[in-house]
Amino acid sequence: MGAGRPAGAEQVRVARVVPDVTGVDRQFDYSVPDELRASVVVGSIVRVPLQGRRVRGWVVATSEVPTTTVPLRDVVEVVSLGPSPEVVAAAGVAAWRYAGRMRPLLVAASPPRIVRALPCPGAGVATSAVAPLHVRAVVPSPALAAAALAAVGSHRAVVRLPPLASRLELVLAVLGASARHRPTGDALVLVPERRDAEILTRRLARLDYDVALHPDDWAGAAAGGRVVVGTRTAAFATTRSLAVVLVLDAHAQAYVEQRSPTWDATVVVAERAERAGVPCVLASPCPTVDHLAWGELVALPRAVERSGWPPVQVLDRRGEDPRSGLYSPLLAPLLTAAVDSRPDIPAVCVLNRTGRARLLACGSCGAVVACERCAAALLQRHRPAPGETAELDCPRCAATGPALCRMCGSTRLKLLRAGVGRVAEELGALTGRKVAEVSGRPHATDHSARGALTRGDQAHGDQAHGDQAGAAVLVGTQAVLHRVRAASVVVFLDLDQELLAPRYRAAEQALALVALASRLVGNAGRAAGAAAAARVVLQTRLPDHEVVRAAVHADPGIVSAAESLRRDALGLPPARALARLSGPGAGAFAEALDGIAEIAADSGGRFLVRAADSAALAGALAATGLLGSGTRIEVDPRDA
DNA sequence: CGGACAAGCTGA
DNA sequence: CAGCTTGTCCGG
Repeated sequence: MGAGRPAGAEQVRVARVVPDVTGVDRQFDYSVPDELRASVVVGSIVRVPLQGRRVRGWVVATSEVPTTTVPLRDVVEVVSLGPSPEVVAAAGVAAWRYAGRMRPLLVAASPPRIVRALPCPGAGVATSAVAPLHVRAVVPSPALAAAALAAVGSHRAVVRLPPLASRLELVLAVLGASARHRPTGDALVLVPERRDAEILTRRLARLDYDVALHPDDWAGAAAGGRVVVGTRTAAFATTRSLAVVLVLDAHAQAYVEQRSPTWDATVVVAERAERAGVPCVLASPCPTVDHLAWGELVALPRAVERSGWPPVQVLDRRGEDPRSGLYSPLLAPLLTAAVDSRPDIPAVCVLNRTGRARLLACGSCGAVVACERCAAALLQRHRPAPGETAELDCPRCAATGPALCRMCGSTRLKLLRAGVGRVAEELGALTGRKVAEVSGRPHATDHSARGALTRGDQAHGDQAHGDQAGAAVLVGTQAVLHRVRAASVVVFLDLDQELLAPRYRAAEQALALVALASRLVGNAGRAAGAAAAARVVLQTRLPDHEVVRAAVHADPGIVSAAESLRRDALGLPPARALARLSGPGAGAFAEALDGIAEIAADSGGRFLVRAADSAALAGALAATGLLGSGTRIEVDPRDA
């Protein structure tokens, strides 16, 4: 914009500004004093007067003519360089699509500290092509190189990269393929977690690429000539000249912002790539049907994909007595064998139930122990410390009370549904090994058979918390899969809970967990060098479920095919677009949508809105004129 | 968000 | 009716 216009000429008079103030979802015009004309551009972070205060804000448009008759106040100063016009536009598109405010998106797009000038540009995606041979230690396999070429050629590609395949090799292959077409541009590479970003940045730097880790090196990315690596917010990274976008583990939930606007980084980068006319490649061991509906599937040759998944063993529990609980007779021997074969890394058990007990019944009168106030089932969070009395908590109304039957007062309670705490205790007894509990919060407790607090070596797990270090077996919610880097075995104690979860993405999410587990046991194999019995074990009463078959046959297409049919039949994404309304104004909002979009009451006073596609959905939500009036809107709700 | 201002409640 | 809380509106 305005390229080549000499500074000082008649140009920008008016700057349209989004203030950096929560709750003000509006844009205001300011006049630009002569001395700031050169530096006030779209994206600039400025200081402006607003209601007697001076606040920061982003310039989102510039013009010669004000859009109001109100007398304008002056921009006070330019604070920092900010997102490029291209990124501001992407934020605008996302704010519309996700029916949310601009501010959170502009925050994501902005440098974490003030940037007054950009460093020198780097060499861009082509660096490795001219790097000396000795640093080119990593060479993509022919299968990955071919897949990358196909993906970059198709512009909207979904590469199905099995869990044991090297993501670094795919990055190099995509950079190489891209450099053939655009030798000088910037590459944008997204990964789900901060740790992944740091590791990838280090590895690429070691291979002589100019890398910018977003948002730390925001300025480096903006200067251009870099491979920009980052997590979700890097979808809004400012680059100089985008050449290619690659998203690793594109199925990951981490790409979706949980606060409103609930923007999805894969959607944002796809949109940016489209506008820039450059390829966007989404890679995942288990692509979602949403992604498959967007782009062309690039699968590796069957044999390559097959060898990219570890052995998956199914413990079919249909024939077993339901009272045998979570433990197949094969489980304990299987765990001890895994521990013995690889004492250096943990065996991992996954059960997505926090706390110690999720459901209790009275041992005397048989009634379920429920809250007197709100009737929700009470749960036990922790085992009582010695000398302490056990407590039960209500998950709904947060009431707390002693562990006794609310009907007859008996203290003899039966455990109907165990959580990870109890399972850790039981597995300690069953295997005779040191077992530790891992859940989202760092609250690990020791449940070793001895109960002794033996300090273990810190050989595995980067930052294993106290008790976890040295535990032979880790029991946890799915958080445990993010906490360790390698496992001798990963057992899903109750896969059916994932398969049958009342969320429309349950099957995809279950397969994603299996894929993550697969990577952990894959890392075990690599570390040992030997072919240990590292594998994934699925305890299930649904051995024919498509997720189980997909894992066993290393063919995620089995899930995609079934899922796609189901979504079409039920009118769920990607066949249609969904949003969920919640909060105090949800009812009124839903009423305002009557006749514009399809509405259904959801649980807990929430509403589901359905429209033909995301554009129609955004249009309908905006047409109410109620955006920003207190109703929380989740577009593409992940857990609906 | 946070200031301005209006409407509503309290105590003398 | 001053003095205070609570609510609503608005910002260039």
